[in-house]
Amino acid sequence: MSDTPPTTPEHKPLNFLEQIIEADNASGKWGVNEQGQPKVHTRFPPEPNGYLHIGHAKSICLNSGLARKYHGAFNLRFDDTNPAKEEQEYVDAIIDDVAWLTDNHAGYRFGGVFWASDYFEHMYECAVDLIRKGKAYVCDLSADEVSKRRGTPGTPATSPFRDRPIEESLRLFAEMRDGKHPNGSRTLRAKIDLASPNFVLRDPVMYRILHEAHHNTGTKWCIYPMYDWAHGLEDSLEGITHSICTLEFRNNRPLYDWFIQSINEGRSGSARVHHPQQIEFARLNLTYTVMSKRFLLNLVKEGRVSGWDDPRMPTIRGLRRRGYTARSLRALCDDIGVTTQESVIDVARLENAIREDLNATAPRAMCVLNPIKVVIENWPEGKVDELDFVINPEEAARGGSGGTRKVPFSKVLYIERDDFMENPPKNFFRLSPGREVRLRWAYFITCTGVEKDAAGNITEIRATYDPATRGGDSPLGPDGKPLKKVKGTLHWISADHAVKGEVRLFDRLFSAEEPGKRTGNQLDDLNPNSLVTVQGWIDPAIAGAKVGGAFQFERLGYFCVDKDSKPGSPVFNRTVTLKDNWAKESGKGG
RNA sequence: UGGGGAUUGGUGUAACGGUAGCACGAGUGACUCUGACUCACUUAGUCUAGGUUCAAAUCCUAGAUCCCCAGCCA
Repeated sequence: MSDTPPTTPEHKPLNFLEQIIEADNASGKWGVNEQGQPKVHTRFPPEPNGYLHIGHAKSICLNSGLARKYHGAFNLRFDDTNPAKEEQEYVDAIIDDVAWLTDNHAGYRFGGVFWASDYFEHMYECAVDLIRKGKAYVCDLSADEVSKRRGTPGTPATSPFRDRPIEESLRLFAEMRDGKHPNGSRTLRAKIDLASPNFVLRDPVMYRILHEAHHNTGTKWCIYPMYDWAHGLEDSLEGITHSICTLEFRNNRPLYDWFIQSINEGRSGSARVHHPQQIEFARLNLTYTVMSKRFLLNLVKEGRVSGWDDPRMPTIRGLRRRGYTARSLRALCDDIGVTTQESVIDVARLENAIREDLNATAPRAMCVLNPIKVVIENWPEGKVDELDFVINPEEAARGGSGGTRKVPFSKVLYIERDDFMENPPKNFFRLSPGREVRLRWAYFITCTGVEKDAAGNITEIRATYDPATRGGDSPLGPDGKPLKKVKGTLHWISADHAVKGEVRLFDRLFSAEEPGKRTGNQLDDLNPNSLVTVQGWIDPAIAGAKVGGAFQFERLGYFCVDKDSKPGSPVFNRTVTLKDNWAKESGKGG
């Protein structure tokens, strides 16, 4: 047996999280799992108060990816500690999105779905423990008063209830749980340091009173734990090793540690709780994109988009409907890396990721979006030729067959209006009077003239075809070389065979790289042309493709079948255009 | 104003005292039955000022800029 390891195409340097994990694994910091491998356990802890977006995708890919790489486990855990903002609708969508993004957990151990609300009883007991230790107290200050007494960097906060007897806090806390006190009347606060320069440590609130039904626990509770108190305990209970969160929680880390240490104080052996390590990373930002949940919610509420899954939305559902694959999103996250420095990723990277994926995988088809009629003068009336169309030339280029299917060719065709110019510039190598071009996989045609209406608009192009070029290849000369070459190859569709469908041409939702920078209002930068709906003349072979099916419409871009499709009237979404150097060049020239 | 962080080409990311590299973008060219893909070449960087060292993106000192924190949100 050979010892040669499988060849790794490239040696990618470890990111800072991988370095931490490998150091931990080497030192045995977290022990081993049932398989005897060093323990690595991550989680994604969303609050179910909105839909997931591409920023969350980074966290999901990161956490699940680390679990996969190090043979660990990954939990989806709902941080459902605030019933006032959370809804079942979001829970369902999040579960679905995470499963989709992580490819249904393939290749690593999926810990499952967990709920912070399942731990409420445990959290309560721990809170009582802290009160008994003199590390927490019931405070009767209103939210307003707490805010006023918060102090400044130089002056400490104050609370007249800080030295309340333990027994009294115990009794009051039990009463709070029993519903004897109204919303906002009291809180349980950790007794840490009212003078700390880190405001997070100025006796933070652990519990607030909220007489509100919870989507999971119903009316069982009327006190709910705050994030800082709850989160570390959730991680602890689930055996999370690396609790990865975003940068703004850096100030909270001392508190995360304080809570767990305080619980463990005076405990030994199995009474001690597990102490995970919080590590912060920089969230994802994208140019031309707004990631704020609140803002996205408003777009939906105000009807500026069709819903959370509008293909222009940066939500996972939106991207999915737009035609983005989970694989492309994972590839992007892998590509951009992870660090502790804030950054803004060019949205072109996202577009690049899906192009790369679909270029390799998407079947090709022809579709004309802005048609002009071409009549082949020397083609017999009524005759139809069935030509071989290569389904995936990329696969063919990689040594596969690529596959073929038949496309019908007839006397009257459509091509794109943009592919014809009556008086072309020298670098235009598409169709114009007297010029010969190839129709993809079909024939060479030569333009013989145009028909115009009274206003001078071209209504029809006249052309002749060369029978010797069937299939799109020039006949070969005695030297084995093509007898003639054409510079242009156009996509086309047979007028009689085309299926009419709706094609939605999406562009970026915002027209500014940094929405809102100009005026302070992000809405001012909404792109009025982010959706243009046109009628497309579609290849009959794909007109009935199933929802979600992805295609490259040759020379136009990648498209997928939208869920709004009805039998006989398909709807296609443009996922992304192909790169177009001609548009760049011709646009630049004026 | 106090505390906590971050600064490497246009963008993102490597280097862990020893040749500043990679990717994306941009530009040029080749190839081409998609003006796509692919390939080749080019472009451009260590926040500033001092210091330590044979040697500094890396260590030290001082400064600059940006981000986060004074919710009973997460």
